[in-house]
This record gives sequence, C-alpha cells and structure tokens, in this order.
Amino acid sequence: MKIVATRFAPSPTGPLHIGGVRTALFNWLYSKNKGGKFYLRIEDTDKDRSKEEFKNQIINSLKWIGINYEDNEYIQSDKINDHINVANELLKKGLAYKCYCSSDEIEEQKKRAKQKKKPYIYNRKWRDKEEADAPKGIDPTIRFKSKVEGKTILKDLVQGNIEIENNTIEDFIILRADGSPTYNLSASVDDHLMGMTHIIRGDDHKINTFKQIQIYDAMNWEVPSFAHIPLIHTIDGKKLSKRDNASTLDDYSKIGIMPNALRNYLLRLGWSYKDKEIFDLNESIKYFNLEGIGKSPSKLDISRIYSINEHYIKNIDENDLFNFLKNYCETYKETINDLAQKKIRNSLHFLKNKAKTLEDIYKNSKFLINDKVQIENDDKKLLDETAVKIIKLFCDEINKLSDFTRETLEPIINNLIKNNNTNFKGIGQPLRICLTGSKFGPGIYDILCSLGKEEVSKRLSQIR
RNA sequence: GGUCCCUUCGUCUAUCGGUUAGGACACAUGGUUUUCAUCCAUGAAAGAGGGGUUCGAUUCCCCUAGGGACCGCCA
Repeated sequence: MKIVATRFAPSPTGPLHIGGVRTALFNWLYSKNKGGKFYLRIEDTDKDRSKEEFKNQIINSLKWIGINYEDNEYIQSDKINDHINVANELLKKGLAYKCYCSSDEIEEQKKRAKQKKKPYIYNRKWRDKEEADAPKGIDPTIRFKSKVEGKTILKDLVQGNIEIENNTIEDFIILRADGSPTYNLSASVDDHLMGMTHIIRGDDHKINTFKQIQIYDAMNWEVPSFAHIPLIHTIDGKKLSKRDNASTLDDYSKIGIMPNALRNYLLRLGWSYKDKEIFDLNESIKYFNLEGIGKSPSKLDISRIYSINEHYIKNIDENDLFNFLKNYCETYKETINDLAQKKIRNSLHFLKNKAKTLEDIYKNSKFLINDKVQIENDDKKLLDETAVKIIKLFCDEINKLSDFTRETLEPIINNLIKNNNTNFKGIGQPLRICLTGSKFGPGIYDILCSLGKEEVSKRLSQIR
C-alpha cells in the first residue's frame, strides 16, 4: 500500500485567502489521518504575476494556523526543465504537436465564437498538418492531442462519478510559444514526480482534471485519486474574492481570532462529523475523512467564527490563552511589560469570561495597565452629584478596610445601596466608569479586587 | 451560449426509504449575575416546485426553476 501523499499548490499571485487555507487544511488533515505526507508547492510559473511577498504571506498563513509541511516548500519554477522534457517526450511519441496559430488568430476565433454565442474550442488546425506547411516567423506552441472520441469518467471522491464527452476537451497548450510550460503540464508532472496519491482541491479545477488525466495516461503514469471540494462563498452568495474584507487570515488574526478557533471553523465549513462542532487538533486528525465533505458551496459566517473563538477563549488552557494574547498584543496593539503581563495573567480567569476575541480581552484588561482613566463625555453625565457622593462614601469605607476582598466589600456596597435609596446599578456603574473608563467590562468585584485597595482609592480620589 | 456540478431552518449541517426532520450559530422572550458582552431556560425557524418508483419518500429516478464553477499562450 502506497503511503498517502497530498499537497497544497497555491500560486503566489495574490494573498492566500480563507478558501485556500481550507483546501490546505483538508489536504493536511487527510494526510495526517492516513499517516501520510503533506507538501506545499508554490506554483510560480507565471513569472509576471508571481511575487515574493505573496509567497511569504502563504507560508506565514499556513504557519499561523498550524499547518506544517514536509521539507521546504517546493518551488515549481525550479523544476521547469522536467516539465519541458515531458512535453518533448509527448511530442516525440506523437501525443502532442506544434501549433503555429498566432495569438491574434486564436483571439479572432474566440471573438467570433462569442459573437455567435458558440462555445470556443480550438479547432485542432495543426493537429494533423505537416510541419513543412508552417509559416515563417511564428514560434509554435505545443498542444496536447486530446481524445476526440468517447467519454471519460472521473471518479471523484467527493462529487461521485462525473462523465464528460472527450471532444469537449480541446487540444490544450502545454508549452507556450516562449517554451515555458503551462499549468496543466507542470501540475501533472510535479504531482507525479512528488508521488501524490490524492489531489484534494477546489471545485474550480474539475475541468482541468480531465486534461491532467490524459497527460498521466499518455505518459503511462499511475493516476492519483481526485477530490474536488465545493468553493466558499461570501454571505451574499458570491464567489469569495481577494477584495472581500475578511478573506485573508490576517483579517481574522488582527481582530483577535485565534488560529485554533479558525482552524476549527474552517474544518466544519463544508465538512461534518455527526453533530460534533468542536474538534481539537487531535480530534480533527482522528475524524477527518473525505466522506464528510458536502457537495454544495458554503457561505462564510462571521458570527460563527466569533462564537467558536469565544468557545476556545473560555475553554483552552489559560497559559495557552495567555500566550495567544501576548502574541496578539505584540503584533497588533502594544508590547506589554512584565508587570502588566503579570497583572493580566492573574486576572485572565475573569477577563476571558466576557470576551469573544483576543481584542476583547485586551480591551477589558486595559484598566489594569493604564492608571490614567479616560472618561468619555457621554459617560461623565452618569457621574452626577449623587454618584459622586456615593463614591466619596465608598472611599471612606474602604479606607477602614484591612482586608480588601469580595467578602469585605460586599457589605459595604449593600449598605450604600440601602442608605442612599439606590440599586446596584446606581453605584456599580459610576464605580466602573471611574475605575475603568468604560460602561462595559468585568464584574465590579473582579475590578475592585484585581486593582487592590491602594489603586482603587487612588483612582477614585481623582474624581471627588 | 456550451460543458459540468449543486439545492434540508437566515447560516453551517445531521438524516445513509419509515424520525414529532436533530444539533450548532444567529435571532426572540424570560431568568440568574442586584451593572454588562458571561451563564441558564424557553421559543420561532427548513426538505425549491412538479411528476414518477414504492405499502411508505427529505432520502432513488426524471423534468422545471434557482444558484455555482469552468470555457486563458493564469494557476
């Protein structure tokens, strides 16, 4: 039994978006589940559009979400000679031929086909022509001799059997006029040379599969298994594009979504295992299979991402959470000094309770690090005469306290409520605003106790 | 226009011919937390339409409608 090998093969012509990440994830998970190997191949044969920065973005994205690959990334352009050799071999075998049509000639045909509302397919003009008839001054392209009769059935592991008439597949170009290989050639050769057993990729590659299978057959190579996964759509049903905000991993990372949460979300988008929603890493690998992949495209739902993130914030190990948070702050907010780190770490058990994102935790923790409390004008209205009076009384009471805990504070606050004919809101809200500058946040007792007596009276004294 | 694919609550999905069609998110209401973005409970919410096959169809087949992908000397 051959060892399972999968790959993710993006082109570095734009930032990797979340759909690509999911494809990578499925490939990775599948190989891990089978005890196989997973590779990253950068398909950079389009020299004009390929950019180093995109390559790096792809690598960093996979790293961030925890998808690791064998060896170094495989750079397709390094292997260009292998692709060209295969093209020449096909030429020699008579399974490919030189086409002397100029680009203009082809363009003209396409235009005409469009006008007539007919599908364009290359007319195989040079398929059986003598090379002696070749016009001077035109560099030929090399085209693959596609089958013109019969049908081909693709046994897709996700979509089932897909049958297509061979004559709808044109004699596609495998070598451009400048001698460089095209995608279908390069991808097939590389997949073969790298020993791929399973090609898991987006639905948009389905038609290519019929071309690639023909290359495998022509070269007498073993054809790998294919699985085409449905694409991801935006919430309004459109194809996910790079212009959509929230399409790259960075868009999620910067709002404080954690990699493990996003990985969990992506896993469940278009894949399911019974009613299970939460999959830690080991479970993901253990349960992943191709049978669980759905056939229809799925829509991205940000509220779902928040919800899973929230679940992870509340349930993962607190030290891990703290590391994620530290990392997040350093990358997107501010580097937190040792003292502040300590304060946050000690308060994480309650800070995490009302947070959907790392950004929420960061915001909720700000009162711990900044002793200068900024109060919005709108909120100042809440600090009316009575409120200030109650705060003053509160200060007087806590000054008598030697023990500053919830147990000692609760009676004080309860008494203030009773004596001043108010409710918890009447004292809780002004206190919260004076101590944190915000109307939202952790519970009052959590705020008081985490700040400590000194700091509380210091902050409150600035008000009265 | 051609080829191919898809269609269960708003969203992600379960169901592998017999279920009061289940779960999760979101939403609504109520309750805790005497604030809140937590937590708990409850509720509303779906088989695109039409034909078959069958004792019985969400499930199998066909048609229609809707949606999508591809149709590059891009990948």
